[in-house]
Order: sequence, then structure tokens, then C-alpha cells
Amino acid sequence: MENKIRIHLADDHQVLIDGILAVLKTNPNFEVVGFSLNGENLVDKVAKDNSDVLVMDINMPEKDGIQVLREFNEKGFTCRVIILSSYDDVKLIKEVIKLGASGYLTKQCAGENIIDAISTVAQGNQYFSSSVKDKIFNALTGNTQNQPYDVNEVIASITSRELEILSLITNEKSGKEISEILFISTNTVETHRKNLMKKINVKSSIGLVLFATKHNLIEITT
Amino acid sequence: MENKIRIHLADDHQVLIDGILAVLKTNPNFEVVGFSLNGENLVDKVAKDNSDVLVMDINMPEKDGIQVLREFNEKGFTCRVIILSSYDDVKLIKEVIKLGASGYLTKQCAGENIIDAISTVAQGNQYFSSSVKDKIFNALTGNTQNQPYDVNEVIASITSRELEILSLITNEKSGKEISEILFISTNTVETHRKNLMKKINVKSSIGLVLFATKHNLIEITT
DNA sequence: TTTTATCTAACTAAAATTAGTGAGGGAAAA
DNA sequence: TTTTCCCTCACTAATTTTAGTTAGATAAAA
Repeated sequence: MENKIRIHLADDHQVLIDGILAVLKTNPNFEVVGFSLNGENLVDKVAKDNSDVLVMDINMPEKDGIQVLREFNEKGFTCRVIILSSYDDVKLIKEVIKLGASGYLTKQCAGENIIDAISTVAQGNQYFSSSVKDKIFNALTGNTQNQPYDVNEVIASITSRELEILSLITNEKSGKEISEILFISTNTVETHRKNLMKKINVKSSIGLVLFATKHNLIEITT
Repeated sequence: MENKIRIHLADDHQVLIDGILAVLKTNPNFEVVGFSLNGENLVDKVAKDNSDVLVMDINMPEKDGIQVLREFNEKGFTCRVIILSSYDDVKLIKEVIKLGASGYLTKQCAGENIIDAISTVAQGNQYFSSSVKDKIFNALTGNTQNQPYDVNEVIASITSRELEILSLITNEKSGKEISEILFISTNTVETHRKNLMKKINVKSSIGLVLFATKHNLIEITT
């Protein structure tokens, strides 16, 4: 047998890292050489450890997975990257593939899938979980009617500015107050509100508040 | 040594379950007797397996952790429950404690914390990660003066008719729709709404919705 | 380079909410 | 019986929200 596959894990949920560590320990071909709880200096750490495969979440503090992938491209590193995300949003999947990720798994996958994925990408191939492949296939073939209403996709489609507006609405701020807080026109605030209602598909601001609280999208300070 | 602690894991991310499984396998006192990827029939499964401890996420398909806890209370089961959530929202923490959870961990915690938590609650004690304890402490110390009026008194003062109106408002019904549903004038509906806003002391219907959901006064059917 | 995404903003018009006041009827309690 | 509480409704007036459309600016991506 050749050398072990050198692996780096990055996820802000340490319990998940510890779990995957325990799973990977069962395979003698693998060696986890490092892990990170955020995206800070991740590229440098991976380079220094000479890791072969990086298993990384998208949502991380300090620097998210997308930014890390960009940095990889800028610096021209060759480490294979597997994305392990909570969401299987098509836009996101397309993006990370474009940025050179070699694999994409959702956290719904089994521990065994991670082992398969690491082995596969270490050999230079790509690995995507079946649900991810379905999503991509549907997106490419324009099969939109097969997608009833994916909440994760809706959440992913909410921009940061919209989230800001949503947060203020949910904290009982009126349109006028929001415009004063953000130094923008009330017309703009209402436009954002309208776009949110359309995206989330609700009838009123009440619906926005319910959606926001239900999915923990915002922090209620009151 | 006595019997092993019988454990059930519930989380919609299988990779996390597999990970925790691997972690817990290192401890001979533990035996994972089952796991679930959603909340469906969770109470029955736990009862059938005679589990001592349930480690459960809040956000799950079919039936969320809150509903499962409610069901536990209704059926009077004695299984200890540890919540393992991505979020450390005070409202959520308070709620699950009220519903009888014995522990609360965020997924930012280490795998070792889970082991500690399971051991602790199996002995009949409570276990909360330090960040959770901080949150609760801050909420208790910082919020007491924030509520000059007694919430319970306010809730008690809400009449059944008002509760009906509140429920419909929270279910995204407009004043006109409510008037049609209850066969009363829109003026009456607005009067009720006004009285509610005065009682609860909020600025808008958004505030009513937040109050209603926060205190579980109503059932959201949508 | 062209397209796309996002944020910004204005415009009109209809509909709904908010705010305050007053008041009648019924049922229950003091 | 008188009082009190609750549900009911009306009226006015100001304010806000909803709905639809259009469009400029900018930065990133194809």
C-alpha cells in the first residue's frame, strides 16, 4: 500500500468533527492531520500540513467555504476539496463545483459515504451524493416542476441585505423605522419586503415573521 | 459495573449520527440501541427499546424535537432527553427545559461533552454546555427588569375570544378574513386586535405574533 | 463584452392597519 | 340590583402596508 491519505476537517460544529474523526479512524488508509472550527487561515494550514483532501462545511465563522475555495484558486493549491453541507441548494452546488470542489455531500449522508468520497477524490475523481446528483440533473435538464418548494433553496436565495430587513421586520420595526436605521428610502425597504414575500411565498409580513422565527434566521432582541 | 446506559440518537444528519456512534463506541458504559433520522414515532421507538437517554436534535423532519418532548410529557415517559442543537437561542433553551429536557448542548461542543452529558443525565442530573449556561444566566439577569409587568397575568387576562382572534392573526389571516370566518364585523375584529395590542403592549400585529408564538398560546396550522 | 444579481428608488393605486372614542346588550358576580 | 366584564359595532382620520411596474448603478460572472 502507498502512503496514507492526509485529511483535514473543517466545520464549526466540533461534535461533528469529533464524530467524523472517530469514523475515519476505523480506516487505516486515512490519516486526519488537522482540523479547523472556522475558515481562518484554513488554506495556509492545509498547505502546511500537506493535506491531500479537505472535508469542509460551507457555513463557517470568520471565512466561509466559498471564500476558502476562492483562495485555493488564487494561490493555486492542488488539495482536493469535499464540501459537506447542510444544504443541497442547486445554486450553491454549482458554485462550489465551478470553484473546483471535487465532491459535495449533504449532512444527511452516512458516515460511510464520507469514506467513499475521500477515497474517490483522492484518486482524482469526483464524488457527489445521489441527492446532489439528482439536483444537478434536474437543474441542467430544466426539470423545475419536479421541485415543489425547497425551503433550503428559498433560505439560500435570501440575500444578506434582505436578511437584514427581515430581521428588523421581525423585531417589530416599521418600514419607516427600518429606512431610518439603514439610511435608505422607505421605497427601498418596501421593495425588499415585497421581494421577500414573493420569495418566501407568504401573504403578509406576519408570514415573514413566522418563516424567520421558524427557521431561526434571525435573532429576536426584544 | 452496572448495566450499560441505553442510548437513542435522533438527528436528520446521518453523518452526525454515524460520527457520534463512533465516538460513543469508545466508551464501554454506553450502548446505542437505536437511532432516528426524523421525529416520526420517536417516542414509541424509545419506549420500545427501553432507552435511558435520548440525544435529539430540535430541527427534524416530520416531527420536531419540541413536539417529541410534548409527546413524552403526555405519555409520561421517563427517558432522559439531551437536546443537541445547532442553535443556542434562549427562547428555545428555556422551552426545552420547561418541557423536561435534562440537557442542552450546541453542536459547537466537543464529542467528549456528549459523553459527559450522557453520563450526567443518566445519573439523574442536568447537563448544559457552558455557552448555554451563560445564555440562560444573561437572560435571567438581564431580562428581569425588562419586564415590569407580569407576563402570566397578561396571558391570563386574554379572553377566549381574543385568543381566537390572536390565533387567526398568527395564522396570517387578515382582518377581513377573520371577520368572515367568525361572522362578525371587521370593526369588531379590529377592536379585539386593539385590545390585544394594548394588553400585550406591542406596537403592531407583528408583536402579537411574536408574543403568541413565544408563549405557545396558539397552534400554527400552516 | 454581455449578462446577471443585487441594491437602490420612484410612482401610482388599492387595501389594511392603527388610534381614539363611544356605546348597546348580555351574562355573571358583588 | 348594581356593577363589572366581555363581545359587539360604528365613526373618523391618519398612517402603513400591499401590489405591480419600472429603472439606474454597480459589481461579479459567463
